[in-house]
Amino acid sequence: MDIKETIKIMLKGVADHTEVKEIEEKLKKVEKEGRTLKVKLGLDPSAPDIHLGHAVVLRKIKQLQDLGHEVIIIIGDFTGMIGDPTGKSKTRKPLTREQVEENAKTYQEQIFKILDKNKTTVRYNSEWLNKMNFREVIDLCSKCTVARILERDDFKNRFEKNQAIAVHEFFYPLMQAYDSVELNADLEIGGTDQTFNILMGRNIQRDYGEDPQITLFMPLLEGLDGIEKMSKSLGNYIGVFEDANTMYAKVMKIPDSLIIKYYNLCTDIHPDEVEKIKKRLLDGENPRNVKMELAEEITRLYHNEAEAKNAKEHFVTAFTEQKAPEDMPEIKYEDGQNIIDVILSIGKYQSKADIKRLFEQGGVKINDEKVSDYRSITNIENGTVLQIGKGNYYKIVK
RNA sequence: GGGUAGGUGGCCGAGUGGCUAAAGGCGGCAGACUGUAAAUCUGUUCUCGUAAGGGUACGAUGGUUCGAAUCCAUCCCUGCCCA
Repeated sequence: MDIKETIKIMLKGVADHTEVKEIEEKLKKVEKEGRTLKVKLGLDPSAPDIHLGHAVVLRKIKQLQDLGHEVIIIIGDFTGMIGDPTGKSKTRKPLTREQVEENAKTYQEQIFKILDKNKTTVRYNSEWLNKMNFREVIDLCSKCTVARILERDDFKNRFEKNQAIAVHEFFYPLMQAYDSVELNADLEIGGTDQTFNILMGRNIQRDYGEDPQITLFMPLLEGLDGIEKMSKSLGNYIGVFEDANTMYAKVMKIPDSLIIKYYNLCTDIHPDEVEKIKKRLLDGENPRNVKMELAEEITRLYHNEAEAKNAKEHFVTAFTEQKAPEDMPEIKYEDGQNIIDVILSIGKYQSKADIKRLFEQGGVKINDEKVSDYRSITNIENGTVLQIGKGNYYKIVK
């Protein structure tokens, strides 16, 4: 494959990267050696639900894979037990062995929703990190100064704010860097939040006599709130495993200002097409329409054409027209059962008090009628439509 | 090791014996308005209970007291200064 073309595809949508000249050299070198790039992606198995934020990097990996390069996924099972301090204002709780293993397993299943399983190698970094003896650890530590580690934003902030940093947290970047040494990686990819860790890989590789990896940094994707990075713990995420209706509705919740960014990072729409869409927005088209197309496109990527169409219809009915859609989740009801218990069984609501509040505040409709006194509900007929909050419809089944 | 300041609900932060399930803010949820969103306004925000009321909860464990987030003791954890 032509090097220029490779670089063009490689750099599409990235936030930052190694100088093009160095990338060129790396590609030439690899070609000369008669092989392809060894692409490394490290994943921290602390959040076993892959969402569109993770998918940004995975999509880029997929593109490289399609160009024929070798992809190695590192499951950070060892590092996961320490907890990446990235973006954290506090020392993270380490995961237990069991949690890490469980998460790692789920992770793998999810990754292959995007990546090509046959062209991907999966490794666990405990493979080598577990075996290191203290001498080797000391050796690794000697390659990096405290000042360098403290350069890192999160450490610096915490240090300046007089917040605790435990020594073991310093090891995280070093361990991630050592992964690159172990693999002799040619390219590491990650979000911009991984800048420090990934660049550390270059330094450490050099110290261990390897040719430093080139780097690609993908922009971070803001979540539904439009401000914070998409993350499971903040609850502002769109999971790739969510059902089509939920996915569609969630995309519709993103702020208008993120529409183009989502087109760029979450879809495979050609940049020229994205430009056209941008123009439509500038020309004053209702962002809702554009967002609906976006929602359909994203839903299609993770489900299929038909499901995406259905999701759209579902959305129009449930939200725009405020009517009960055709396909509602069913909930079982037995005569005499308390409605609160029934709703609690959906699992979406916190507690009974929480549900009672919803009733009291007029958030619950039964057959399109607001019911504020849940005690008045004595008998529920088969097929009754229950609406809780905006757009959440359920069908009562006996 | 010595000194000193701290540890409060998802987060920040007030509270120094009863009026405290704990001010205020953020965030979340619901309602109005909308375009689905934002902005704005209103309500709400530990849990069990129809309610009355109960159960948990202010780092941990004991204690003082009719009564403790608040006082005492011991311990754990964190910041800062000194060594």
